Amino acid sequence: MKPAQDRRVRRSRRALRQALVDLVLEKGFQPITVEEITARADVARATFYAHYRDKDDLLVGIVRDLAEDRERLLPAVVQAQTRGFTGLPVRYIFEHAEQERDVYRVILRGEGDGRALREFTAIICDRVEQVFRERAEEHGATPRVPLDVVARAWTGELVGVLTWWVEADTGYSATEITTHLRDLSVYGRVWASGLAPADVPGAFDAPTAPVAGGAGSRET
Amino acid sequence: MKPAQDRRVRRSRRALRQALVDLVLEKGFQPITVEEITARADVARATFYAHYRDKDDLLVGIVRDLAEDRERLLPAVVQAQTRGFTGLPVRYIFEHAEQERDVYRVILRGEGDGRALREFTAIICDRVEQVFRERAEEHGATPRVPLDVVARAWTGELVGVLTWWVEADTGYSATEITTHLRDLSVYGRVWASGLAPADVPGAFDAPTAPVAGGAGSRET
DNA sequence: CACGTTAGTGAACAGTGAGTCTGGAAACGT
DNA sequence: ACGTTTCCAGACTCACTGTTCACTAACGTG
Repeated sequence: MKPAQDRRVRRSRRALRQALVDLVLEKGFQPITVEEITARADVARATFYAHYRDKDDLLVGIVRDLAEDRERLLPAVVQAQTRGFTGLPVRYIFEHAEQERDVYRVILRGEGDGRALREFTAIICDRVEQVFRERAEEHGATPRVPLDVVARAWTGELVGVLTWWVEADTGYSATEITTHLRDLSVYGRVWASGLAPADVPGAFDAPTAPVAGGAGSRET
Repeated sequence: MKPAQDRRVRRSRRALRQALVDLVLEKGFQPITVEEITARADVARATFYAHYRDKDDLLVGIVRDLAEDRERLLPAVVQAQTRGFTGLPVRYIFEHAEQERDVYRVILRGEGDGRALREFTAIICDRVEQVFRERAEEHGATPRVPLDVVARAWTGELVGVLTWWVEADTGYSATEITTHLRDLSVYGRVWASGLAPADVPGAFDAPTAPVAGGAGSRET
């Protein structure tokens, strides 16, 4: 399903996808009918079924398109920038989300049956964990918190902030948000909120020992 | 809609909610019909519409029930435990999720039209931000990262990890997960993964500048 | 425990959207 | 200019939705 040489096919699919994105932003995914989509796309209803099984199938197609687009442009960006504080080009993701804001909104809202969002999250989480492992190995570091937990946490943070950022008018630029996330990553939430560890109940203990029972505690 | 004195009402609603949860875990939300729900609940179809507008309405009802339940039991827990490292009884949330695992799964999967999950997230996020503000004020601290960003990030982290935890068999207990999240909060992700700040591109600047001046902007 | 009230029942109803199928017209790549 | 592929318009079945109604059963209360 990649070449799609015929111009008519390209036209029809593009129109249908755009129509769905528009409609979702207008009224949410669920109440949309196939007929509405085809009407908006100016395409016969029978044509829809020639390309997609149903609404959800169309949505999944959109997610894949987006991921493809992101991956396609990525190598060039990675050349130009450093790989970033977690090894993922975080700022690039925010910039991409800025460009394709409508599509990101549709996905991050969890429209449809939720598959789209789950797939999106999974793509990010897998890469994050992989990068954390590589980097830990590279520096011979012993994780103090299991890396699967770290990866999930960081993915949740990224997706959560991204969702909020594309949805609300936060007033922060992509660069600002990225900087904040970097600070949170490196220095922790307590520092970020302006407190000292001693201000926080439960934080009196020295940092817990490394998971695998390695080196002792470090300065905070 | 809170007292529901009549026993018949309680019975019907409980049966319907339980039926929906079961069915969602079996086959996902979308393909479920109202008739299936009522059949499973052993209730007439007309009765369903006497209580709920549609499937989604029923799902939202479940979310509210859950939040109510959580809040109801909370005060007792707060007496017994410290308020936790972010002011929210994080461990209690994980314990509650352990008890009500099925319901948490249904919600966190983002089933339905997504309202359920959005509402769940919103409830948490509001409280988190409120707590952060209170605590900052209490200690006269100046946030180094805007508190709305911190709140979103922490909520995303919590919800992300919670989702993973109730879904997969992670092998971590509620207490362990809570400890890890505390460490991440207090000491940051870089420390948690066993690295030193100097190992991480973009983390060379000392963390000094408060929000107003913008933290040192560095490439990511 | 008998009362009036309220909820549940089962069946029927019209309406809507899903998904499939047709033959003929139009656009395509070569 | 040609054979092939896609698009179109409409018709059709079917399943599910959401509402209604008269009847019956269960309820809380005094």
